[in-house]
Amino acid sequence: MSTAKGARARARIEVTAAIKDEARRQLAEDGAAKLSLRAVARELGMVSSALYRYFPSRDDLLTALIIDAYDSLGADAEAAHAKVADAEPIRRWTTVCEAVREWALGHPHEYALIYGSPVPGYVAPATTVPAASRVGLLLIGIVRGAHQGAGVALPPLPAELGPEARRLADDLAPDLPPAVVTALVAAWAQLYGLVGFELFGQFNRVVEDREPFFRHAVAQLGHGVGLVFPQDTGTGGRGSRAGS
Amino acid sequence: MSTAKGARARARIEVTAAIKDEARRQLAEDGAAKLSLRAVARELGMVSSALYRYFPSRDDLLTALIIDAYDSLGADAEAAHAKVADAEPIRRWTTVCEAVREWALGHPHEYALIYGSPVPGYVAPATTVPAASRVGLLLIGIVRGAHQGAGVALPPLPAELGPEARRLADDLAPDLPPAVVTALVAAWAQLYGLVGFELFGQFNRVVEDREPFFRHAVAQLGHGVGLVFPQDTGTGGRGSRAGS
DNA sequence: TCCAAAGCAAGAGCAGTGATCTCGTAATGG
DNA sequence: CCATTACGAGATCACTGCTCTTGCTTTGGA
Repeated sequence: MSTAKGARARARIEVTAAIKDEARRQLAEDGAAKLSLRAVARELGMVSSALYRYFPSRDDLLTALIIDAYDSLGADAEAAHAKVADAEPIRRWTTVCEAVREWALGHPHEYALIYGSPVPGYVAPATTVPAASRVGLLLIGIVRGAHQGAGVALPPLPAELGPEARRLADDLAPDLPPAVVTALVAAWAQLYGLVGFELFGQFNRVVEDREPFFRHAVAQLGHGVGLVFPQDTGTGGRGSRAGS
Repeated sequence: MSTAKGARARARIEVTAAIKDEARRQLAEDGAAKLSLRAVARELGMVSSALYRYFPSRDDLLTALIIDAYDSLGADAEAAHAKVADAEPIRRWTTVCEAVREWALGHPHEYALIYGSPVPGYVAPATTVPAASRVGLLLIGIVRGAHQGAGVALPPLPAELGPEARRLADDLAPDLPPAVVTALVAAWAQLYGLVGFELFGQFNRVVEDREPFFRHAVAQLGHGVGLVFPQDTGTGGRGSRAGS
């Protein structure tokens, strides 16, 4: 009674949290497709219709879980990055990439929820954008730090890509060269290609020892955005591509 | 009389095809999650239970659609490649990549079926492997052709990746250097990262002019596996060896 | 030619789903 | 103190995948 907001309001957020917890539990067990409002309600000792007082539809419950998943991934990535915040940019880059992979391996169904096939007819509301951006912002920050002083030259962009590259740079990191921002966006997508292929079974019976494979692949990705290993800096370029 | 197999067998394959066609139609409209056996049967003027004579379960119908999708994608990619079979390897590489993207944009739900989140509890039977491998084999062939004569040097692999790289090379292309095969597998996954991000909406409000962006990204991917432009047109050579 | 065996569609039925509506009860706050 | 509001229960609707039984039709061997 003495609580300012009243028992009702408190019960509401408690029940809301309980619903999300149970839904997340079922999600981790059977995946999003088998998430059942009735099963959640049953497990919580309520009747299915009562759930609609908290989430207007199954899709709204999914949206809540999506935001939580993005935030969980973002928090993990940020925490991993914080531990190596003073290291070389390439080290920070690979650390964040590996954190993404580890979170994905630990939360496969939640990963599928946010980076897998979208539910047909479902469009992610704008509410998800901030949470969804956290990893991307982290990567941008790393690359920005690396290019702060000595910029590493990237191959020139084809002319047809010029306008789009400038638009990307304007939107995401006006202080970085368009070629770098373009490479960064591509690397961002490619990172999730690597993670997704491993998680969704495309690497089964193909790649066995996945950790070093992933580590090397994301290091190459880092090179593609201009990050270099400290010992690699000999010639000022990255160690060689098409080799001569 | 003339029909050796009898009317019954013929009717069976006809009905089977009709079911798959209608299922594919519904797939393209509402996505895999909303594919309903009853709706397919209704549309075909039969009763739902009759469908089980042709596909023992909904998942088996999905499996059939998955194999068809892999084959459709593979056929498109192979056809696109055949048109430039005599061109430079890098040109063939980007052509195949663009064919993959175009097929995906044209068949978003089928793409989601084969490269999106797997259906929980559903494991793709080994039957899908040959169809699923077609694009990969195409890419391997292109890289093999490019390395036939003059091998292009890639950066050395880290020691920890050595065994896995050798295993990959043994399994996929024993005639290619392990570093190349490793880069190829990574590029393969990364290609689908690019396509998936565009298709699943991750590029919305980020990348606007996606075709040149994609073209450039897969060209870079090609460089990563050792393919080079004969001589760069227009804006002058890629600055790779320049690097300064 | 005949007839048992097999293939097949229909229909009823089961257990489950998301969603909606009504109705009595309990907390809330002016 | 009492009208308003929030809430949970229950019934109900239109669906879903799937199973089983019941007849009809085609098939292929004797």
